[in-house]
Amino acid sequence: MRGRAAEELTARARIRDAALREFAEHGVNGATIRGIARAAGVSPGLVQHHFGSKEALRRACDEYAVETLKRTKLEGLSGGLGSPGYSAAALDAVLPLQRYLARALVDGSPGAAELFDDAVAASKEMLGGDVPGLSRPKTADPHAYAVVMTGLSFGLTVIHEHMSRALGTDMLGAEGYARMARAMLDIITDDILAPDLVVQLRATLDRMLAESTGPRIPTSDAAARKADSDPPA
Amino acid sequence: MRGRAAEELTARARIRDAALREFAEHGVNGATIRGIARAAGVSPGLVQHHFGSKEALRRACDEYAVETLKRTKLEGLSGGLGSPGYSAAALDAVLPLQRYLARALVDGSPGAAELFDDAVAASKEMLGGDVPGLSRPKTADPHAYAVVMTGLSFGLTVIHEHMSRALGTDMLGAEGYARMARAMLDIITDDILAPDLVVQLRATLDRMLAESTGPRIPTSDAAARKADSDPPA
DNA sequence: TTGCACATTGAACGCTTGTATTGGATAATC
DNA sequence: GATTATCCAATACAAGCGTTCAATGTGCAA
Repeated sequence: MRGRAAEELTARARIRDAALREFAEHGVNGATIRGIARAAGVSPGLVQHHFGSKEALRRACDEYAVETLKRTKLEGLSGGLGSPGYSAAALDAVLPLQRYLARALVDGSPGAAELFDDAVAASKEMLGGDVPGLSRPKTADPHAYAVVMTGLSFGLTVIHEHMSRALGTDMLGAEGYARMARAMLDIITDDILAPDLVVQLRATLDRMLAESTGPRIPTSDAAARKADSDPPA
Repeated sequence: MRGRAAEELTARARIRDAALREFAEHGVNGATIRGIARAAGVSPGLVQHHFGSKEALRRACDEYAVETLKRTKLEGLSGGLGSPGYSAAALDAVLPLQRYLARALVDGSPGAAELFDDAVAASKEMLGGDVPGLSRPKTADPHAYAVVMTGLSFGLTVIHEHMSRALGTDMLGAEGYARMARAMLDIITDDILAPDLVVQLRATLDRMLAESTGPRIPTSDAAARKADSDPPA
């Protein structure tokens, strides 16, 4: 049962892998059981036999992707975009799952949403805690800070197709990933915005927030207090 | 023909608007002509009559969205996330289109890809030119810099559903948008990464790039030269 | 060998889809 | 006022979908 060669997997696993690929490429609605069966080299009936229904197959893919990604993230460094913890081997294993996740995030899968929320919580904890090399961000809205931080990372993955096209390299590969991470590092590190423009923008946004929300999400302290009162995990 | 009230549009426009909504919500494959017709309050046959086929309807939505978004972007400030040029009125008009675009980016529409590439070119031009308040970024790979910059913005829009859930506010609304933009501003402005960590990360990424690409995308100068040789528009 | 449980297949069914067609209502034109 | 064009609804139909099911192949215990 263990140590099988990559091409001698059980039919169930082959179907799951094919489904991950087909779901990632065509979306949940676009992928068909017949197409998945063809990609897995089995008959459509066998897919039904092993997973019962298309929705159950999707759930199985979801659970597998979530579990594997969580485990891989734990094994590597828990850092964000520029983490050196991605060994090439782990990257290969995770790659198809990330493609699937990218689609699932848009197609509305529960697993993808869970993964996103977990990442927000992890980001929040990391930003709030004392991580070496990371200073606590100065922000009036730590929650939004963590959400945006996570969203930036996930969002890039979701549009990896366009990123790859514009970059000329597959973003979900070692080279493209490194190139993107370095640019990301440049963006975070450099201060491209002039200080006076920053204060002007911030004033505009604060005014927008004051206008649209009334007392709900005030400009400075209350927002921070509210975010701090949220459960950190 | 002109000055019609919002609810007295021609049937063709009503169908198009409904299609934009349905495509945005269920994806291109998930949306059905019957569903679009129901949403527009017309018969399915009328959709066929006006647009010929589902694919043609999609193309019409694409063109309309691209043209309207381009025009709106031109009217407002050509800036990125924190631009104060988004008046509330323009925002309302653009909102459904952005939802559609978010889906179209993943479903693989030509218009969305065009919009993305245009944004990359615009970002590149802006970063390379002399925009007041914007300093030219210090990066070895200006092209990747512009691509990532654009991808960050587009990616956030694509996962707006998850952003809104995590934020507790609709991201594609005035309040959520402002809250997100402010957090984005905090992220770009603050230097959360310690300088020594930055150089370490950069060294790791440079090594990854040197390993994976060989002489194609070197660490420093050649990449910059290559990117500069690309057409700026 | 026999019996049995499981893996696997391929055909069939019901349903929804996109599309084509027919026909009627309404308004403009002569 | 008849005719024509345009707008619209309803129906019909072929294709593809997820799903079901009976039949066949396969490996293991008795």
